[in-house]
Amino acid sequence: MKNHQITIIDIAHTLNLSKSTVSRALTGHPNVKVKTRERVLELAAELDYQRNQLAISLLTNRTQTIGIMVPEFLSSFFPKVIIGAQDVLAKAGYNVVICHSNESYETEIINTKLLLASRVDGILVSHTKETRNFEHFKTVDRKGIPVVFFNRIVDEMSVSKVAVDDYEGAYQAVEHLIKTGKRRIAHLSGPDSLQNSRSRLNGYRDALTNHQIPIDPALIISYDLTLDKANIYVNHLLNLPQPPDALFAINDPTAIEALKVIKSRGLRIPEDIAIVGFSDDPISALIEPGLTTVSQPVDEIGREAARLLLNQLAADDERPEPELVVLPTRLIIRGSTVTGENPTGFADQTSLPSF
Amino acid sequence: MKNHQITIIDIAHTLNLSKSTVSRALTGHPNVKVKTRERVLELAAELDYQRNQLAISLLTNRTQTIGIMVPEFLSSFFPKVIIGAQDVLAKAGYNVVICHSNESYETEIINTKLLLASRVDGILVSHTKETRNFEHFKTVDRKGIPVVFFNRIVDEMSVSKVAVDDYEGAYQAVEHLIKTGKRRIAHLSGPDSLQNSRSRLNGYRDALTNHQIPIDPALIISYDLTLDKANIYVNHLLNLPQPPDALFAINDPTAIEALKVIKSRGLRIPEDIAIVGFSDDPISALIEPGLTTVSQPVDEIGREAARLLLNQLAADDERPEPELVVLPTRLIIRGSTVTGENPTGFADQTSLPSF
DNA sequence: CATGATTTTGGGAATGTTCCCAAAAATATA
DNA sequence: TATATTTTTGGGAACATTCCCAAAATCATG
Repeated sequence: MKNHQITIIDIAHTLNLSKSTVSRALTGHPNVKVKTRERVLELAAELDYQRNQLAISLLTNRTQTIGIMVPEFLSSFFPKVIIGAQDVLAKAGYNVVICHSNESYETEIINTKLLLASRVDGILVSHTKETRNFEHFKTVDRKGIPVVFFNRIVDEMSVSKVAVDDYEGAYQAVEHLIKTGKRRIAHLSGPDSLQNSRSRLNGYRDALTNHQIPIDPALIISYDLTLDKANIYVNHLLNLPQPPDALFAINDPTAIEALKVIKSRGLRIPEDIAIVGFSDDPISALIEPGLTTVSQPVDEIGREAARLLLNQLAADDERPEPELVVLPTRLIIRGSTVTGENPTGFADQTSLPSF
Repeated sequence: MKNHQITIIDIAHTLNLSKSTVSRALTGHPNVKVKTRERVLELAAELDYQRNQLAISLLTNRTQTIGIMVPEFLSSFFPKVIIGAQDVLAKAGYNVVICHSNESYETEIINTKLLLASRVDGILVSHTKETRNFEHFKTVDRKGIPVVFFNRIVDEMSVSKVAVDDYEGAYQAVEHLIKTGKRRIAHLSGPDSLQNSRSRLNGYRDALTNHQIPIDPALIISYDLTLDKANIYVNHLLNLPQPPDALFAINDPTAIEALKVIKSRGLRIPEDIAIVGFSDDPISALIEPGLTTVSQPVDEIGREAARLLLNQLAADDERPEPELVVLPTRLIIRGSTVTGENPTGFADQTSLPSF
């Protein structure tokens, strides 16, 4: 008696109807007498009846729920992606369950099983930096539940993916530094396990090579994206016998950490050392100097990933062809690489041409 | 046939057992022959069996899932709260579904129904700025599903709540401005619908009154928290015949927007006009000058809210007494109110005494 | 080798809903 | 009024699982 939720049968009993009729009335089935439907709807509203989605999902084997798993939650990137995806999915009648793996491989596996147990209809994933074995995602795929990767994508799985043109973004960033006269350009790279980290490194390399600048391995540091380590590595770079005159960082938080270190050592930005980040975090336009960065269409990444997932769900045939979407990046030039006009990022910088 | 998930019955058939025995083996019931249990577990692992949580939830009427609804997602505040809550809830064996109402009353109602339909065991809420009617939450409460409010709390409902001491935080912030010699202190306040907005306004008022500074209604502007409007109101304040010499903003994004406007008009901060925010957003330590702000224990708000919810869920008796937790705030002094040492926020400022 | 005790297994109900098919009621037609 | 047709309603099965109770199998004891 206590804590009993109103069911279709409760309504049926009080109205002297069968559960079938009540069900029909509530779902809008045509074969119900108008008067009956009214009585049912009225009582349902009065009792605050809420259909039990669990029972329906059990019956139909579809939960109308999508799981989104992200490795972290504190930078603005993933929340924005989630908002974009959620918007598209909600319009298609899907709910969203958000998991965060906290950059932990173990947690990622647990979350995957959880999503599987709660029978989500599909999963959007950006995997952790620790993930090198993708067996848990392959299991999901094998069960016929579509998986779409975004941002951090996986070469070895044949599923839909959304990425930005990391290579091109990095290439343009480094080329920009070269054109401002920099020659010893360091790269604070991400872990080798991340595909986008590798692509950005390749873009960095090729930009240098194509401009006849030798690659100095001492200037390339790959790290695990924890900011305290970034601090250490930046200091290390600055202490080199031949310190760099520019730094291309894997992402904006890293670049901002570098900027703090460099300022605290009394070096001038960009004269002594220029900095470029990646992602155009909102914070990057507010700090001083404004951070030059490679912006990516964050919201659109989420929307596109959701669309690809819906494509997989909508398809009638067994297993539709996976799609790969690569979105463009755009270099945003601010005071951390160029002096003069707009040294702070405070004024909005919508479309400065890369010179 | 296609897309069929492995069930307990599939396992039972292949092993010539009954579903009961398989169920017992999988759930760790003692009355199963060791050999049998081994056979079952082996086959389950081989087939990637995942228990169907839907069926269990339907049976037990408990989903082990908590819904968290927040009004927005882009500032760092709510993601941090969610992480805190999720940590506590996960350790207690609960899953988390995150909804964001996007500051829309309509969306909030839809989300509430959705959470009800998916039979969450409890709900953590920070309501939208539009919400003035709480009937949808009262319905949840009436159904015996515990609701806990955090950050934006509701006086008219007798449920557990977590807040910070908004009054005291605001009082200290304004008192700090007065002690630095400011006299015309403006307040860019939030909408009257939010309890914390009202408390901060009261703190502001009382601080002025207790220091024999008359309250000038022209210096108090209540707005809807959309940043473009903040821009307009700050300009309005600066254009007054007697412009303010300090500004206390309802939150850090508002304060930062104000800071941008003030800097772009060539005024000096804090000499011409000092600024104080609320929340200590990570960005506030990075901008120039660093933003003086009232910090709140964001992570702890989430953890505490989760704990209060677990208290409600754990209780055996009908309806345990609701609890109210008020967490302390702390004034963080940076360059936007004080010149001299540490004018930028770049160095970490852990415990500067308020003088 | 019976008999009783214990361990192990199987069968059915229950959870809340939808859908199909049949039954009943209402309506139309002769 | 009787029959045919349509509209409306009711009764089950199905979904995957757990739990209770009974049945079967195993074991121990005299």
